[in-house]
Amino acid sequence: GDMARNLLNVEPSHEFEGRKDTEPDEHRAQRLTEEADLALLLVEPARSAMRSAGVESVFDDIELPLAPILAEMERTGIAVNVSALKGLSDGFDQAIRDVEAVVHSLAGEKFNIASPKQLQAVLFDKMGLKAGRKTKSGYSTDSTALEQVAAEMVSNGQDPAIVAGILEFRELTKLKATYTDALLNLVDPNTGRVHTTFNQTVAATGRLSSSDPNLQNIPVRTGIGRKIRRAFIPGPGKVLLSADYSQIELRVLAHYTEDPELLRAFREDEDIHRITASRIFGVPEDAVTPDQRRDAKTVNFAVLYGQSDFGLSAQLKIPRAEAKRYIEQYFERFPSVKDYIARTVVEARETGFVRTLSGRRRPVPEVNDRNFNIRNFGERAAVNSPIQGTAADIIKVAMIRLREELRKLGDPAVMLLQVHDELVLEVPPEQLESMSHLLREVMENAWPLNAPLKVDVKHGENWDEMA
DNA sequence: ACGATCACGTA
DNA sequence: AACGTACGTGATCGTG
Repeated sequence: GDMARNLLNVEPSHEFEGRKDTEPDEHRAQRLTEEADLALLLVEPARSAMRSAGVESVFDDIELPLAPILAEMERTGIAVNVSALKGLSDGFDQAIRDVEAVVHSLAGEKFNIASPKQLQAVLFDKMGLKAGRKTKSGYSTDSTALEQVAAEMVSNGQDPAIVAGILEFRELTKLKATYTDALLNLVDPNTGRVHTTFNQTVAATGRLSSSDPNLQNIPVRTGIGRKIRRAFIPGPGKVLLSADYSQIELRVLAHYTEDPELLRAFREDEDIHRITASRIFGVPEDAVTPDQRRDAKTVNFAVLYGQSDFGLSAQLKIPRAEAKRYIEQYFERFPSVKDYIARTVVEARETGFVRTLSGRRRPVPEVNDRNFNIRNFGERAAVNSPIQGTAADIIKVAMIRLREELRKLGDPAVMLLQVHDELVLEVPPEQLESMSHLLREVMENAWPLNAPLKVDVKHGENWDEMA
């Protein structure tokens, strides 16, 4: 629609945006006919636009060959254990009722815990608990705010049970509504499989996105959430095979910065978070404590995303001055990272966009905005996009090469999912060994960087066993 | 029925 | 645009 307006000066008679799953057949036929017609008319103008932007090879060598692979993955789908999901849904339902009753009892009244507005009224007005951060329409009740309320209660000698109950209610209702129930509604009753849509033109950085259902945000962090992941299974007589890039974004950072310390660490396959901890805390590597390593890991990501001392202090629950020291120490020890950030921002300011290794462009007009906050947002996006986008380029190229290798071998395995740094395949057990080897080779060699790429391969009878 | 808001799941 | 990037989805609640 936008391309027709911009390049052809034509106003499409049908709406191209919005969800199409409830569209009447006649309307769909009309719309698709017009889309096909406009697509043909757009070939030459789009080609010219891509040539001027220097992104023809991104289109020809990455996005175009990737499209049929994604279509194939969507058509294949992934099997789910329907009875396990139903069991989970029922279990969640009972647990929600139980915790709901507890919360209502502790509050001394019935109310809708899922309504932030009602929740605020109960916690901050009726019970008189100390409110923290504000939102547009009142006080925040998100998990961070509630954790702080609980901590405050404990230090005042109060029982924080109601807060714990609310957080448990949130986790359970989230899992039931967004995952078990939504997934059950989207299982093809004939095949027992779910078929996502991989969106190729949504994310500004070049990542894919997944929708209806989103299979790129299936829970993995909590024990209860992982029960949902356990319901994703191989088809009959098959095994799931998963390969994920180890710390790909930090390796891309090492590539761009050419930082000698980062490059050495990755070339010698050392523990990068331990190295960072050693440098920012000024201790020998073998003296790094688990807590220091965990905080260093947070600092590594903070740098990648351009986090401020304010944000880092909140995340690590340390004073702002201390967070500031960590960041300063980081840049002192890894000066080439500081240089990289500076020159990327300059490039963005001068050209209005940044590029990934493949030449993919992300416009960042915000970097020249007069508003401080908008400008800062643009600078963070400008620094992060080449990193995130290059990682996206690499896994896309790996998918294209992998598909080609599989074809040569007579399709002994099929790709099911891509989750940004992970590929999930379905393979006959007798092919496990050869496919694991192939997957690692193709992914690790998809694109040569100054720092080596590392891939971990796992297999299992469900998607959780491999996490 | 729709959109804004809040919240929260993933990399 | 909101003191960390990139996404998608669901419930609530106000508006139409």
